[in-house]
Amino acid sequence: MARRQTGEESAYREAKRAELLKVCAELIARRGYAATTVREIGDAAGLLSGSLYYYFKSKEDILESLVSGLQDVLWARYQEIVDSADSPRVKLERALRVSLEAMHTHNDEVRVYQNEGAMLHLNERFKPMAARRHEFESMISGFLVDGVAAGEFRADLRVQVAFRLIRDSVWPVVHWYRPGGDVTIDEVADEYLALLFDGLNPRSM
Amino acid sequence: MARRQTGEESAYREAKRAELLKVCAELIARRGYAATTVREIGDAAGLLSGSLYYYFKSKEDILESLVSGLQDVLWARYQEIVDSADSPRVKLERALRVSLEAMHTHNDEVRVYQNEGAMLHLNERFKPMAARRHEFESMISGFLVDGVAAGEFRADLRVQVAFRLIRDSVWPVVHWYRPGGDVTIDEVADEYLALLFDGLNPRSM
DNA sequence: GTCTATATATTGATAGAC
DNA sequence: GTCTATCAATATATAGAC
Repeated sequence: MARRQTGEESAYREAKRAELLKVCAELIARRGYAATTVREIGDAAGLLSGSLYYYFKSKEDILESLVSGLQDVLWARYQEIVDSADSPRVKLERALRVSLEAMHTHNDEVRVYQNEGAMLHLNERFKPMAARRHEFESMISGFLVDGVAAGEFRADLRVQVAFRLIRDSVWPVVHWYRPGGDVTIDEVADEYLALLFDGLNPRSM
Repeated sequence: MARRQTGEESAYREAKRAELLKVCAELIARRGYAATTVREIGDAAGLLSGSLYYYFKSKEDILESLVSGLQDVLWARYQEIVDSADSPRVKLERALRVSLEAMHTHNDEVRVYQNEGAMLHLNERFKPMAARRHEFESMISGFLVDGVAAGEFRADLRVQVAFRLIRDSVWPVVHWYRPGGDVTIDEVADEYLALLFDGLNPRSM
């Protein structure tokens, strides 16, 4: 039973750490990583700044936990889609819906992931997380290439440019979507997918 | 002639100030406003940090000059388009091309404008610049409403959502477009406009 | 105009008491 | 686990010599 004690303490620590991470996510999402001080985080969490170092090794450690935690969840769902038997167009649609849903379920974390993209590329420590961005590109581009081959997309599609438009139109949604607002994330997804597939033009030209 | 002297000194000052702003734009675009120190700016410009305060009142003054300078150029061109006799669809196309061209001619400044959007909204000092973002929204939304009325766009278009997709797909281009790279900004504009108007679908369904 | 020198504040982080 | 107290580094900004 004495052994057990260690495990239980560690469980509390993990729970509190997760709780603190939510506070960090909200602050860093709103004010930016560089502009958020560890003192502000302590204030918001009801702790003194020094106490945070019982849970985190450093400020960078906090950012790493936030981003890699989100990526773990997201990339697992992407893998399910890649492994499925759906058509390329359906896979693309599902991947974009999963991404948009994360803006509802993990709003702060996605905002951090988006806002601190530059830092993720500049800082050597965050290389693994930056690398995963390339996996996202490979996945989406693969769907586009396969979709063109299957006749589901325009034959003259420039995949590299199309990928960038898709990526850049979907992720910034997190900057204006607010959970509990007057438009649901499913409505956003419906409208965005309609526009990406059909465009602005009238359907019968 | 003694009076003239003041004007000439002031002219030199303005020229050097503009030169320093280019250095600031490059640094702040690459490393972010909060993470860029005045010492780094001084080093990059060949001055000591203290000397910068002969040209700028504060670090915030630098950011304000960068952003409002860009906006002055851009919004003047937007006004020409609004005042023109073109159709809504052509106005939309022209406005997006002007925005994309700025990523070629004022790449660093547009990156700063994009990256520091959150700070522009949080800091009271930058309110006027944040307000101009709403003017951009009004303009583009106006084109969309008029275009739907004129039958140039789908009748069931949800203007608010369409605006956001357009805005979010166009401005992030600055994060990957590089002047002098293997794709010109005109090529990007052609591809993006084709996708926005026609979508991913094959043209003959 | 640019420098030297420095004021003043704030930062991330640590050591040890409780 | 959290606090007190504080370190060392770094930040923006200023005053006055040159």
